[in-house]
Amino acid sequence: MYSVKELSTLAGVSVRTLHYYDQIGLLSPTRSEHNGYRQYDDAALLRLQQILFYRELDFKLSDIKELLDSPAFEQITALEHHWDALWTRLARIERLIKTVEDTIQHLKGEKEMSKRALFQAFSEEQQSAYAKQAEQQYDPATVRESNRKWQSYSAEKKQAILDEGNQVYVDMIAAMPKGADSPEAQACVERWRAHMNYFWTPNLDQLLGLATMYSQSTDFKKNFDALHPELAGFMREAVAIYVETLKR
Amino acid sequence: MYSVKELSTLAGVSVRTLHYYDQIGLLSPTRSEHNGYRQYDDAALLRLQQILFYRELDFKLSDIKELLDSPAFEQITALEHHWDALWTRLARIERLIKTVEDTIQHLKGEKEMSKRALFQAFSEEQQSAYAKQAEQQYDPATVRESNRKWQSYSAEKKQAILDEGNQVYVDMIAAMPKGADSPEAQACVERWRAHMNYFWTPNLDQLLGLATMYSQSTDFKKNFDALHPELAGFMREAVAIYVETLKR
DNA sequence: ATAAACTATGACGTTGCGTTAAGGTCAAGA
DNA sequence: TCTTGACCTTAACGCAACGTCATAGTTTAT
Repeated sequence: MYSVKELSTLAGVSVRTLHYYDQIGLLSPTRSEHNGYRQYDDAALLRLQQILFYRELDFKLSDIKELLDSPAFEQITALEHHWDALWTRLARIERLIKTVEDTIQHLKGEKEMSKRALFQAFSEEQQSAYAKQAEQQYDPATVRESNRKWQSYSAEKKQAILDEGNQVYVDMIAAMPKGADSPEAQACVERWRAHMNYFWTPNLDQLLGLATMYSQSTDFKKNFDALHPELAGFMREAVAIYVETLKR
Repeated sequence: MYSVKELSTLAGVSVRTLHYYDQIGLLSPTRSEHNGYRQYDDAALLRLQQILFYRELDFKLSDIKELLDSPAFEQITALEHHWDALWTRLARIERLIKTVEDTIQHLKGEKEMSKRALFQAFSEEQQSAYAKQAEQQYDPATVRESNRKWQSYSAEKKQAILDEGNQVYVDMIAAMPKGADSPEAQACVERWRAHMNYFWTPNLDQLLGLATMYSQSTDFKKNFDALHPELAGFMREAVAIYVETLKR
């Protein structure tokens, strides 16, 4: 049996935290008959460590509470949702970094380009790593199928499909001021998803992977940049939100 | 002159938000003599848009308040600090994503290995591309200098230096449970930085770039993974924190 | 016995608003 | 003119996850 102080030093959290976890019913110790002091046993210690693990992963305490009282397969589902959410946050922060860089550049009036070029390289290196992760989600079989499907179309049909796609992108640009989570942008994502069916039928994870690839692979990105320099990043964010909301 | 409602729809924020900004002195409108209603002019609209821009970048409102009342060069400095902070957050989220992935795999009982092995080919194919990008990050002059410096050492000296480096990494692993911002980890970063002087003398940004490269380039990362599978990511996070604290 | 160290509960502060609530003001229609 | 409804005001609680006193009882060491 540990007292609050003992457990707190053991686990590296504050006494107040333990009080709070008791208060919200996340970690409820037994009480001493005699003086009402909290008493934690080894099971409590174990539970606390699980709590701290999920807390480190930025789970909300209320979610942790549910999690720990549910079977293992639900924990997996929760983790997968969390994975989506983290990617959404990642996409957002990436975009912020770029915007900050652009703004600094703007304020500095294009000075010190050499130094800038160096930073550019950093972020590109960064990007390729993400692209790799995105690609990991693809089954090579699907990719091959994608090509087959595409090549079965006639030249005119191909052109028509591409035009349709471009229309989606143009509308997406129009939706940019409204934000990636706006109904307009989300509707564009919906249309984009339908459009993708000409090539193959991606599931939600693959959809996110695709948007990621578009925004990261220099090959793809070139085309997007021609339409609008921030379209690719915006699309990825919008798709991330789309996927996250659809998944739950 | 706009009323609260008008400005709120114009800028796409809630009335409550405008009330709040008035309350904390971030955006103070004039008041009607007659009935005390808030009246915003065009200057207020402009200021609001600047506020929203920085808010989008996750600046705290108190910081925005200072920012908007300070000269342009201070805004640049603030943006640069924010840039560092965003990278820190990015590194953290990346690590979380990895941990979540590992945990899912663990819970699933390691079933995914075949798929993973499948993609091994992909990453090896891309290795050369990474290597190229990694080189591009550095000023060729620095790289050459680095080589000159390194090759001027004797064989024993080289070995001693490498051993010293490994010792830093081992200590870094020991510091991992304490967190990337712990004094232990930060001390390791300090030692690592000193160690790097055997090769070249990176400035703070280059230091961060180096850690990033170590964690992303498969070439480098292989070596780190051999010591500990999360060392590279941990190091990058620790270095990001190190750089951020030193810079301000 | 007394001080130091520990325990308890309660309550306010933090950030950026959302959300009622209770009540004034103003223009328009019956 | 009276009423309705849309707008305006301030005040105050709620949210997440605790940190930080404040006040008071308990245990332990000397």
